[in-house]
Amino acid sequence: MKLSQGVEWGLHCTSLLAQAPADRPIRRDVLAGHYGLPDAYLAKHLQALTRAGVLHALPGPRGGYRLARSPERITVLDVVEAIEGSTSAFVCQEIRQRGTGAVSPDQCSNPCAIRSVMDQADAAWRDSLRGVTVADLVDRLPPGVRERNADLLAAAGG
Amino acid sequence: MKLSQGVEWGLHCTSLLAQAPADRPIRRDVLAGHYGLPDAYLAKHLQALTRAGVLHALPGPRGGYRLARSPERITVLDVVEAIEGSTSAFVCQEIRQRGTGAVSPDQCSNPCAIRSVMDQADAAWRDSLRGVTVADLVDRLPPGVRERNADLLAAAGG
DNA sequence: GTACCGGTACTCGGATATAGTATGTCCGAGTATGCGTGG
DNA sequence: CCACGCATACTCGGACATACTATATCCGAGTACCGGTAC
Repeated sequence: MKLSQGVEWGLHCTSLLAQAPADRPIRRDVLAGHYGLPDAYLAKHLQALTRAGVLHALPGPRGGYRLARSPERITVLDVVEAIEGSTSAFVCQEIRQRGTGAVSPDQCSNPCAIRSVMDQADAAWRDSLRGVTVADLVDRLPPGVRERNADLLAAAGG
Repeated sequence: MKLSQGVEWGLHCTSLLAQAPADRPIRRDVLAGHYGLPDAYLAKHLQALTRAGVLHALPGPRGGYRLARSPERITVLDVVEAIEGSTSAFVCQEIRQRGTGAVSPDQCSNPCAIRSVMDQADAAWRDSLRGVTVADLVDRLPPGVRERNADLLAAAGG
């Protein structure tokens, strides 16, 4: 049930990348150092974000990561699903069709009520995350932080 | 991120208990047999439900499990939280206060935007589950199933 | 002076160990029953 | 005949192995840059 910590890492790194000039890739070790994270492991999650089309990775000198599109068009859900996967948290194993109380398959054309309820809750969760963008996250930063981050990124990229 | 399969087991067993006479405890092996589950492991989850006050366990001969209160007063969320725990799926590790980009603690009196968003989504998920009761689940069973279950439970208890 | 070419240093990407949690199983603690016994 | 006490069988509860996934790390593939060289 617990979400991977990579979700938090991914959201922070994505919103940090949104605070850098769009044409300036940020190296992975800069991102890791900014938040005190192990960059070798951070690589795995950034890689997932890249595969999902949220980030764009640029190899070689002057390489690094940048957002694949504008922060207004990246939702929190995009980041979460890139790292955690888009499959529902609840997986129905159809135990109603097993054991002595097994229900005949032709009575199971509709998904069972339990599955429906869990799927509906899952949809509510995803809808909530879909309603917030990375740009919103940046807007909600305490005053002064955005400017300081821009300076730090510029210094690191120097 | 994936929910334990025990959630499905717990919900099915709880709704099945709601279909039995309230004064008739159902043995664990009957529940396990009804759904084809390993009763030794099912014990663990039923135990969690008992500790959470959803079920009531009765030891000794003629013992078993029964609902601790009427099905109308048991929400799906009660069952889920009993098994999965009531802690939020997202745990904020406050990485914004670590690394070279560390934000000063006095600027962190408010929870960070990321945490707020995740907590809000979690609340939406829980609200959705809180809105459905075990009685609702029983009502949504296919026609005939409820009667058949009652018969099976009566035969097993006999 | 300019264009081409090769070496080099730097970046990310995937394959590889380790730890923590979910899964699965077992035996012991506790209780109502049923029988035997005494009044 | 009735009440009491005890042995018994049956139930759940918590301690003990195992499997899988999340965590953490390393080295190799690929790319842009920079200098040297030929024209």
